[in-house]
Amino acid sequence: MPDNSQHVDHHQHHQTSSEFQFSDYFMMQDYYSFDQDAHLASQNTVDQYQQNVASNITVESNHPSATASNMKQKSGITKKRAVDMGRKVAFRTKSKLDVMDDGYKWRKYGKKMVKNSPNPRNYFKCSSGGCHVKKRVERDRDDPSYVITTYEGVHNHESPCVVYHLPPMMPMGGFSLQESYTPSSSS
DNA sequence: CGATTTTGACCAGCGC
DNA sequence: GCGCTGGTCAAAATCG
Repeated sequence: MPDNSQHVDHHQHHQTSSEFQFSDYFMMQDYYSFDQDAHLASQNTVDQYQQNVASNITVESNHPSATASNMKQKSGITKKRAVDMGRKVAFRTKSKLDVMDDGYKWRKYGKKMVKNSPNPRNYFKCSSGGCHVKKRVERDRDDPSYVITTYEGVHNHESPCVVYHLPPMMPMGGFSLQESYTPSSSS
């Protein structure tokens, strides 16, 4: 809000949005806890743009075979729909800004104050049609310098700013990302 | 003018 | 059954 000069050229800096790439890998496991702890900044302060990322990543996903039975074992179990919420990705990033532009357009639809944190929690939704991805942004209550961004769902459309790889060149040499022998693939 | 943000109210699930 | 917390929606307000 302040005369931040310009929020323009958000991604124009095309800083290696490394953390975002992960998301693609996440939604395939049950529960991922990334503790890379990349506390490389410390003294850097640096520009708010160079916020360090990938400090802590937590991914929750519905088990492909376990159906329901979330982490809430207890005796009652179940309770929640077997497919309540599939992929849930939580990122812990160190940034002064509340939200970072990941290339998608988000529409804020709610703000709530959680008891465990003096900081409010923001709820975002993908403004793209057909894309019902939800994003939740909350500040760490212990380290206000950290923000916890939780993505829920998966984008079914490319980012509005498609400026990524996808070139016909794949210097992998050796392996192919796709299965060579796909038995009756789709069908 | 349209899209988006903002704030409050409403609702659902869980605990007791 | 009531209360609490968390999550979502909706109307109004604002920005571009």
